[in-house]
Amino acid sequence: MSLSTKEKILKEASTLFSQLGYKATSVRKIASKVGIRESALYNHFKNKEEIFLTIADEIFATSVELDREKIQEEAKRGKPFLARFATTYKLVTFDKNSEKMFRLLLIELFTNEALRKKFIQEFHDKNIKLLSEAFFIMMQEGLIRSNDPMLVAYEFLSSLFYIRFHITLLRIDSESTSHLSTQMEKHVDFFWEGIKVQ
Amino acid sequence: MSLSTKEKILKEASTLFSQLGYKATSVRKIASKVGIRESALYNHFKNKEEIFLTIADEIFATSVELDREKIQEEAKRGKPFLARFATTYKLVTFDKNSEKMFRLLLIELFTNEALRKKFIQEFHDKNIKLLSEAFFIMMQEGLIRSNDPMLVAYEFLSSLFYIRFHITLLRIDSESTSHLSTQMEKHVDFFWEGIKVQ
DNA sequence: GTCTATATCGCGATAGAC
DNA sequence: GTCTATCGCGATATAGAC
Repeated sequence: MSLSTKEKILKEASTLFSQLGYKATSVRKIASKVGIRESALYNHFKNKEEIFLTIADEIFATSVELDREKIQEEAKRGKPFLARFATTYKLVTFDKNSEKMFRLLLIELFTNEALRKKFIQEFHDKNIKLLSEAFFIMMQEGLIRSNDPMLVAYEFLSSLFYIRFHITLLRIDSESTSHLSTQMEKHVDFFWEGIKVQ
Repeated sequence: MSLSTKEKILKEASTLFSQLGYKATSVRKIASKVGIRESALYNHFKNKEEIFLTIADEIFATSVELDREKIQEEAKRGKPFLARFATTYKLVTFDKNSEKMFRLLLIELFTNEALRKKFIQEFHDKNIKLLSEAFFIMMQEGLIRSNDPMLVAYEFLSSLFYIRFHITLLRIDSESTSHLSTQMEKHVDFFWEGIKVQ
């Protein structure tokens, strides 16, 4: 099935933005990749910024939603919950489109305040909230040692993010990430050994 | 004491690069901040890229060097070594110039291959090497549970990096980082509890 | 909805006077 | 080592024909 011109523009633009950044991605380059003139592009979008904002809105659309009930259910089992969380995180990390969007996010993160706010909300706050609720339950169940659930969540999340960041960097240069392919699982094992009740 | 024109250029340029990125920082803006014309700037640097490369070379100059002997000595004591490492990491995180350089690094990381290579070398590989040697010694001394030293190092480093990354983001928007001011110390405490021999 | 043509601007960089 | 003046380029964006 073929894409509409508008969809083609978004596809090519997101690739270019994620490789070059906003400023270095010219309307010319986008139009050229799509196979139309710059002027034709303005029939679909008001200007360059509107193209970027349309894409930026999609970045956070893929974020995983888990309903409260399911979390409370799964958290009681302890380690399997963490394993499932890490697996989801890993899937997103290696998903081609998510990877592109993550790159685009990071590349503009330091020059775009709106993206920063959204990033902290969606990639940090949301995950910390979800995880600390789960760790709180695990503490109540006597599965893990008592501690500040927020701290434990922060510690758990930080490694996953670092691995994703590391993998993202390596993949830009098409370098091997095989030594990191099981790092998230190793993280869960290591982490669980550190917090579980002996 | 006053700076030479060349030093002023580097100072203003590094600030602009760290705020806007390479592409969006124009020679005009740099010259304007310094208080000279663009053309006068070319008496000090061949072109814009030479300015950037001069600054980029300084980014990694601040990286902490610890000699082998000292590490082996300190690692035997276990937790104090980790505390010292974290304190150093924290000092760099909150140092004004290091912060600027870190921002400049991150802002260009995804569009500059040379910076990526250097980043992985200096911020990851070097630290992992140092830390895994220390963890290996701690295992030999029977202070911590046996495990892959590289994995333990990766886990320890990842949280520190995440905290630094988080703080850097917040500080761009002049937001409070007080809730993160002791996060590195908390990380050491939490981590040590997880790995120490009971 | 696409094209050609064009307006307008800011960019990096250079020539030459002082 | 600074200035004024200027070049050539590529950028975003618009007007109007098809």
